[in-house]
Amino acid sequence: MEMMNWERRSLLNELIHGLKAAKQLQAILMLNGSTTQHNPTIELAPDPLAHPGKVPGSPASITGNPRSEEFFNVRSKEFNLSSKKRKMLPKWTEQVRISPERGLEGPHDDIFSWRKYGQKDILGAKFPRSYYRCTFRNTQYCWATKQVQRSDGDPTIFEVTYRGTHTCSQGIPLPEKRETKPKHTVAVNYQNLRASLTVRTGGLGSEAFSFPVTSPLYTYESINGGGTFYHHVGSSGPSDFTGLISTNTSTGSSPIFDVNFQFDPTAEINTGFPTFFHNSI
DNA sequence: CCAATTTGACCCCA
DNA sequence: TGGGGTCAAATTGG
Repeated sequence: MEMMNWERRSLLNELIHGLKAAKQLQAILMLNGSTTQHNPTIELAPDPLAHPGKVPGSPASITGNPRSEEFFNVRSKEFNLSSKKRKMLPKWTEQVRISPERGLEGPHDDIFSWRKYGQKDILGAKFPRSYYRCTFRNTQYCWATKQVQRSDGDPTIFEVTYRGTHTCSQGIPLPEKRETKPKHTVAVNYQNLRASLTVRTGGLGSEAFSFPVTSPLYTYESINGGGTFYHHVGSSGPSDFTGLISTNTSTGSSPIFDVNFQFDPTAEINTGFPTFFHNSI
């Protein structure tokens, strides 16, 4: 019940992230090709599709961005993102309440697989903090990490802080090749609650849909079960993006959403949200 | 045998 | 300088 609200709110938050990322991506794509210099706050993560199980040092990805190479110095210790860059990675926290049914240490199941790489006692905290990284860091150069801290006040609550978004496929089937043949395909995996978003941007000529502006932040409305429209309204001015969200049933109960975005490419882009993209064939 | 976890060392930066 | 984040060798688990 309240769980529902929480999930919905988390989902909405995630959508906001996704929408921003998609918007940013759109802007990048529009600058595509004759790129002079994109916004320095934008950090593109390596495209795992461009290097499937490949070794670093391979030629620039199909994004054509030669700077991508700097992410592939895997042999040496340079394979870290510099701390500066790491700091720019998106970071967010969610509270996860332990589920009585699953029992003790099981509240941290994302749909993503993580590998624990450290545990630290934190001053003033009753419980140690544990550190996880994406299982596919070395195979797909996915830099997503999370840390889990059990709350002092309420031991049934775990504070999960995520850093970076997944650029790996995590076994989630990437967008299929042909259907509506979008100009560009965006794959964005978000690790909020149990949701993973597969984002597909349509071509520039895709049909637009619009909504009445009511909520100061965002509104949503369900549409005949086929999906839910989400509409984000900027604090100033008209809507800067809208999206159609539908649950993807192809993977059974797996919570995957198809999101079709429609956004105003002229809107400001400053999320610094790393993602990856590739041109569809 | 391989992959995940544990755990002390190491390292960076406020 | 030390607190917090990460590394990596040793260990555990499947």
